[in-house]
Amino acid sequence: MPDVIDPYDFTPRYYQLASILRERIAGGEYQPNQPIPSERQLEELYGVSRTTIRQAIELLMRQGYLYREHGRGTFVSPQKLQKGISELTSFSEDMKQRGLEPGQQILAIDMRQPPEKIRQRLELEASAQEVLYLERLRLGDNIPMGLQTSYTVLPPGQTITPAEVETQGSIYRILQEKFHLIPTEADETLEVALATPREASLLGIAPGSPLLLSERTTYSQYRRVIEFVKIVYRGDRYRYFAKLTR
Amino acid sequence: MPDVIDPYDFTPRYYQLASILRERIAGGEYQPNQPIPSERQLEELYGVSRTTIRQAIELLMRQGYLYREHGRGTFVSPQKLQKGISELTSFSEDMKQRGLEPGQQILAIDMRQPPEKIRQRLELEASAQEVLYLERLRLGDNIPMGLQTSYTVLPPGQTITPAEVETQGSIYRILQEKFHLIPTEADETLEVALATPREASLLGIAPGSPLLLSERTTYSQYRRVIEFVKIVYRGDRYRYFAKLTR
DNA sequence: CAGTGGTCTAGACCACCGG
DNA sequence: CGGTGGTCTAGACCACTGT
Repeated sequence: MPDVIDPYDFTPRYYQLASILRERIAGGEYQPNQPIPSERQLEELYGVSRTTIRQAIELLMRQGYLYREHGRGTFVSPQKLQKGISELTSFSEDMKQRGLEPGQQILAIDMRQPPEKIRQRLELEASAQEVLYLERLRLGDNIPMGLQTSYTVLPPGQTITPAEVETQGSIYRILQEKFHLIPTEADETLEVALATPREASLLGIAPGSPLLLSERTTYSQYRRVIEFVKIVYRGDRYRYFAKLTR
Repeated sequence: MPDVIDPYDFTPRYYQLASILRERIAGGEYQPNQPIPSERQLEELYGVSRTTIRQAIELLMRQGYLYREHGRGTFVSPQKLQKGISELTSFSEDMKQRGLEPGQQILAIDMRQPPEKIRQRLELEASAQEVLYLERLRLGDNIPMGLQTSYTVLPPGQTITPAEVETQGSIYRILQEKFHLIPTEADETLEVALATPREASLLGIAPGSPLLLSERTTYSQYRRVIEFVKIVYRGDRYRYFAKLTR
């Protein structure tokens, strides 16, 4: 990534600038709680207008890299705040962020009629449409982390093969590359649950052990429900992170 | 709230416009998944520039009221997505959002030297500074929901009296009104825990019952740690909501 | 094609902060 | 006071969508 903005690059200038600044932060060139150059200085430095500068800065603020103080300047966030969290991630991405190697063991994969309760969560008509059902034991560094059950709505007549899931690992990637469906937003709930005998034996814990239960409804860029996912995590191995703002 | 933008109002125009649009959405004037007027039409309608229009729309997008599709238009989000979540809220605000009357029973309140582990979370120097310690049983509609332990960093020499906590209920409000400290960002973790005998008796459950354990570090507008809060929620009464984006 | 949002410019004035 | 970010204008061209 060069340190100048290329007007012939097809990516937006504010995005190029954000990448440059992000690298300077990551490289320690701009230090935590120290100011970056002012907006007028950045105008000079990169030859773009202040509006464009501000777009780049706003992007980096949303990602947690920068913060502003009116009348004082724009500053680098302390490390802790730089982890972009409350971001929509797949299990695989989640594990990688935690420094663990994601893995899986597929227990079931087929096209089926979803039960009524799930059908409503998927916002599907009562008319018969089959969805992809997938049950997987999820691993982090080859150790069972959770048990995942998902119902995914595919374009009519389409399907995903077990082989694709095996090789790609992440359903999100398949959705994006094969069907151009991009997970954009999700509603998630978290609560505690107790392991059923089956869950317990799959996860290698005692029945009745506490679990962290996550239920998530994911929406595509077209605001249609893509999938409903339920994951039970081992209570002793998983912790959920969120970054809150207001 | 009138339906025109008042140039003499001290609040920004984009903010006034966002309020107007939000009310039209809430009032059902703009229907879910239906388009609102285009940016050029809004320019005409409200007599402000397109930049200002876009600032208002971006605000409403972040709040979950609107979504955009390039080349098609700007649309009203379905109801489900309109609940602004992953927002930094106090326990009191959280309960109100759930339609429950927040309450509390103060178990301890004093100024004290925080234990080493907490002191690090508060990013305090080893030098002696006392912080506000508060232990409260938290109620929703007068039923125990959780047990909250908090350590709050106050400006040197300042304190908060039990009477203030009793009457105001929310520490956040006191911090804001008395010290002009505004909770701006927070890092939160969630995991499962099992009730200790003391927690169990206070929450009215059996020892060893599953709990949802939340730990939160809250930052002020100056990026300093304001408080560290630990809450254990009754596993059978509390569910955590999050809205994820990317 | 016309209409939409996405990006960008070159200005302007304001509110806030520090010396 | 000068410098910072906050707001705002009136344009421009581009990329994408539908017909």
